[in-house]
Amino acid sequence: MTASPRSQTIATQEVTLLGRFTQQRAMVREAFIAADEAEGFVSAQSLHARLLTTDSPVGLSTVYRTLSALAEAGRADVVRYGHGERLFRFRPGSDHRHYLICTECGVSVALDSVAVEKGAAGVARTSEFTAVRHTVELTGTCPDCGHSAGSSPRG
Amino acid sequence: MTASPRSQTIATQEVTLLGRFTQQRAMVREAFIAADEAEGFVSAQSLHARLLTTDSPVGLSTVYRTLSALAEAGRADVVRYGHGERLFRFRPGSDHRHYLICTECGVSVALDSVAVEKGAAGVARTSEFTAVRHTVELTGTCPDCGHSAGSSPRG
DNA sequence: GTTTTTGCAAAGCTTTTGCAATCCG
DNA sequence: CGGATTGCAAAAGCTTTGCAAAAAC
Repeated sequence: MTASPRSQTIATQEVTLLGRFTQQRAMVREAFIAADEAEGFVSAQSLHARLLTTDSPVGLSTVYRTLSALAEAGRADVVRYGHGERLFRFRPGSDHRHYLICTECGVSVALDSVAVEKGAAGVARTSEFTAVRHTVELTGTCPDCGHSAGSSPRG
Repeated sequence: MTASPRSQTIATQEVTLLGRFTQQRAMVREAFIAADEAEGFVSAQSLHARLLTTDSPVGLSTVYRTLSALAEAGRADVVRYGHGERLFRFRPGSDHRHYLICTECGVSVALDSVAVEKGAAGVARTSEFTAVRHTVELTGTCPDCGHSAGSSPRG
């Protein structure tokens, strides 16, 4: 979980987009990607808690600011969960913008989003709205939780 | 804005679904429908403020509880706005579940949602998720605000 | 008369902000 | 060094809850 020199170099490419390169942002980014691979979406709070267990704790404000900056820069997808909580997920490329989230265990599946995109585009055309941004929040029960309804809740 | 005997009778049909019929729920429902026709989505707070101007003020908690109950009963659509704020809109029938909201003035347009529904259905089939519920939040700039970018912000 | 509902106030939650100390370049 | 960034703590925002009083059935 510690930032190796190599990952720092890689991180510079992306983190610098947000401003200066700092150790904290590198840590947040690394934990963010690790969380992405492990469980998909994470909240700023849980990411902060995760970072507290490392040897380089990062402040909660910094986590919030970094995640928001990443989202604004298009490097993270955001989704709402529960009452006002925001969940973030790292976005490697420029694709993948919609997810399907299991209500039971919280696992998230990235969608090709072609159908969704088409729907939104059609909506924009019909309604004459411009600059249409869409946030599609799909929730359901994943195959595992659906077959045997006794799964571990999301972390 | 006062509940007439007639509207009380009508209201009973729906409000009773939430439990007992009370004057407060009738007031909330009436103001809710009035707001729906006037400006589309409303927040619990603004609805409460609106009710305070009448001769029958209703507590904020009651507004929240009534709106949540209506949403749970399927008589209201919910959408997120800004950071954690929930906006409600009365749903007369069982259709209309998606809206396009203008970022500038807050006006909302109900969508036929056919394309969106199809997209979600396809998503559910492909991913093998079950009980897929989707909340599509589409925002953009409405024709009026798009043509002349000087419109009154939402109330 | 019993049960639900109301309403006020306080707590809850996540997120944002202010400002001095710190770190990057 | 100069300016951006951090972090703590406090504030902000909307929403929920506890409990006595009131209302509905």
